[in-house]
Amino acid sequence: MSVEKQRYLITAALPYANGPIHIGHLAGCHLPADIYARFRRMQGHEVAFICGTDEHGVPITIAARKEHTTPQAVADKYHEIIDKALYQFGISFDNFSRTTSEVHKQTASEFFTNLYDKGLFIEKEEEQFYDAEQNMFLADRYIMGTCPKCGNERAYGDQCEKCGSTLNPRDLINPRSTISDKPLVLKKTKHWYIPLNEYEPWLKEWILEGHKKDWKTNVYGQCKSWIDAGLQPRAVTRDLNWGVPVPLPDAEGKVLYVWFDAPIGYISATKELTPDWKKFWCDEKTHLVHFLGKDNIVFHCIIFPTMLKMHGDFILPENVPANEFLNLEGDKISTSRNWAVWLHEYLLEFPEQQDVLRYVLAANAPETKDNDFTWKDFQDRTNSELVAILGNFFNRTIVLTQKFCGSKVPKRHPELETEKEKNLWLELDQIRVKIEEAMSQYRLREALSEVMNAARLGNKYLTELEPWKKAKGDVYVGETDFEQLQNKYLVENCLHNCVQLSANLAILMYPFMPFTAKKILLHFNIDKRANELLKWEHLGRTDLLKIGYTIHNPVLLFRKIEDEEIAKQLEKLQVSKAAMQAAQVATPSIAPIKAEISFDQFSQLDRRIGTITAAQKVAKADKLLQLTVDIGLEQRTIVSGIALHYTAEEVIGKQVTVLCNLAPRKMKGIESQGMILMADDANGKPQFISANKLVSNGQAIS
RNA sequence: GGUGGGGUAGCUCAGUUGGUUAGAGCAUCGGAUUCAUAACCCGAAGGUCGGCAGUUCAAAUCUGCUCCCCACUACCA
Repeated sequence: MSVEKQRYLITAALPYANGPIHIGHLAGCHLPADIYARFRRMQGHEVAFICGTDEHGVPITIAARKEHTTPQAVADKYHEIIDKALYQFGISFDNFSRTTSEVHKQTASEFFTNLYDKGLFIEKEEEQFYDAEQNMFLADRYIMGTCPKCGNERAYGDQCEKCGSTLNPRDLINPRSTISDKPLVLKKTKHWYIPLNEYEPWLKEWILEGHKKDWKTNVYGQCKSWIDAGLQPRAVTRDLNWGVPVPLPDAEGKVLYVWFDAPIGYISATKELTPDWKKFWCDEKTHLVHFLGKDNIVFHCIIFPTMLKMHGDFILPENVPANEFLNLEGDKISTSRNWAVWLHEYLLEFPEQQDVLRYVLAANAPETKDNDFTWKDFQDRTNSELVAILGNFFNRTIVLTQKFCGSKVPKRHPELETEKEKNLWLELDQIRVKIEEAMSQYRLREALSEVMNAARLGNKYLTELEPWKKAKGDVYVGETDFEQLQNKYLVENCLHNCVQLSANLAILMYPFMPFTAKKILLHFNIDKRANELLKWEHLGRTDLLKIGYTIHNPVLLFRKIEDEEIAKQLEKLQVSKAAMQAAQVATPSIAPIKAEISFDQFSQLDRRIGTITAAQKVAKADKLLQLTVDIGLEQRTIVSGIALHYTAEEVIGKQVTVLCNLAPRKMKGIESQGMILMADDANGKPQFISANKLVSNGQAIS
């Protein structure tokens, strides 16, 4: 049953080194990748399983600033935590590298230079915000200003964290630098772009025609959507001092954009692994597979392959089995809200139980849609599947062997075997085939459920043969010597098969639960031969364990998860939820007092009381309401971004404050003649500002 | 608003090119059993397949409209 030897290059998305790693990463990316890599290795294929931390980019520099340290120190800290956590969960990377390594810097530089020398980039000069005091261009995140929507003085260039608006730096009122706190100026800067649009025809052919059948529907659909919408040139460089420097003479203060250098990290990590790395990256026969979450589909299916294609020396991914997201107890996992199960914490709270989490996450992996992780489900799956079915079968086998066969692998008596034994091994073989098929289609949940079915097979076999009825301790049941001997042989047959099945189970489960697989082999006293035994080709063999071999005394493979443990975890989550809410109430993000203005400037603002007389939703815009406001003198049309919080009906008749002399602005084709003033309540919902008592419309506010 | 993915039993999910009575695991209930971590094994119950309309001898499956969830994206003065 030997398979032709192939070569696999398997990557798992690089975790970003600005925080620890949680069950969402594991379930959606690193665990599936590990299962797949282990499976291919067991089949005898040559595998390079590659990962590392992504350590460049603006968020790490922000984190460094917050913690009063350097970006490198932040990266070092989280690289260590992530590396350790993944290693302890048995994620079997051949190399877990980082994008700040020397090899990577060199590889990424060379990659850029290669494309540059071929003249494949577009060069563009653009105006961007510049901090004159620090002599640097600023990334969106470094720019702060007044949010045009909610008035939050501390909105960032890409987003206002108070109202959640997505922003462009140019949208901000009074943009200033978060570094020097000085106002910013616009200055020209040069950048290099990948003309993704030029590769559209090729992408259409390669993905839309070439991978219609073998890529997952969610991946294919996402790609099609992007390609059909039309691709735009994409900047590969930016003005920043943290990253891989652009290897050009006139590129001082410029680095490669993090999305450009990160996937090249897969190549660098392979280089670090072996001098013979080209056989993985440059040989058409190698199968390149990227594992990742759905947020990364576009990079791995469109942008990175285009880069590889432009370069020309490298192979393209054969498949990109992206997973959806894992939720936690019904809510989105969030690092900043501390709504997560952190791997390093799990390891402390459930020591030696990595396989339990691996099992639960693999069995409930978000393969086709977002899934929910609940502690109740964790408990149920552990207790009723791992403990009751798999662990129980193994335990029954060992206990019975100890009782009736002196803890030694019993002899086999083929002449007394029946259809039962034949079917047992036949069904195991069918399971083997099902797992192979499921794995090759990246249906890991299905494969894992077949592993469990194999254990069910064992339980059923034991129940049907009932060896405990044929023997009491050392004494075999029977009226005559012949009957006793026959019962002895039947018991030995039964347990021989159970013991051999257990060894086969170790092989089957190894990709999913490597620790338990080895634990089983340890019981069988063959830890030294473990790696030799854990090969896919051995599946179905009934002589994996030698007759007469001593088996260790029973030890449980899994233990039950008690209600209290689950309650404790739920409580912990409640605490973090409460802490988040408390933090929000206690310190609502109150903007600092703005710079002083003169009375003159103040009196320039024309603020009046008005009443909303009509309202309707703006077509083709989720957040916009078109309001008609009576400001005494006239009816004004004002477009306001409050549709997520208010319906048109409930807003009519409200008395509000209007800023009347703000320059008009068109939105979705409607001219907005002013601004409704609002303040957020504790829940972040904007509230209208009005007088205690009704005031006549048009009354000025002074 | 646009695009993509999803909506099937209490829960987590399968359902191949439309074809008998829509499947599995868990949970529930009943039976059998006692080697085993009250576990295993056998069986039952449980579904207008998000909704409406259409095509067809026949629709979970194909078409149109519509509602809900997720992601990307637009709108935010």
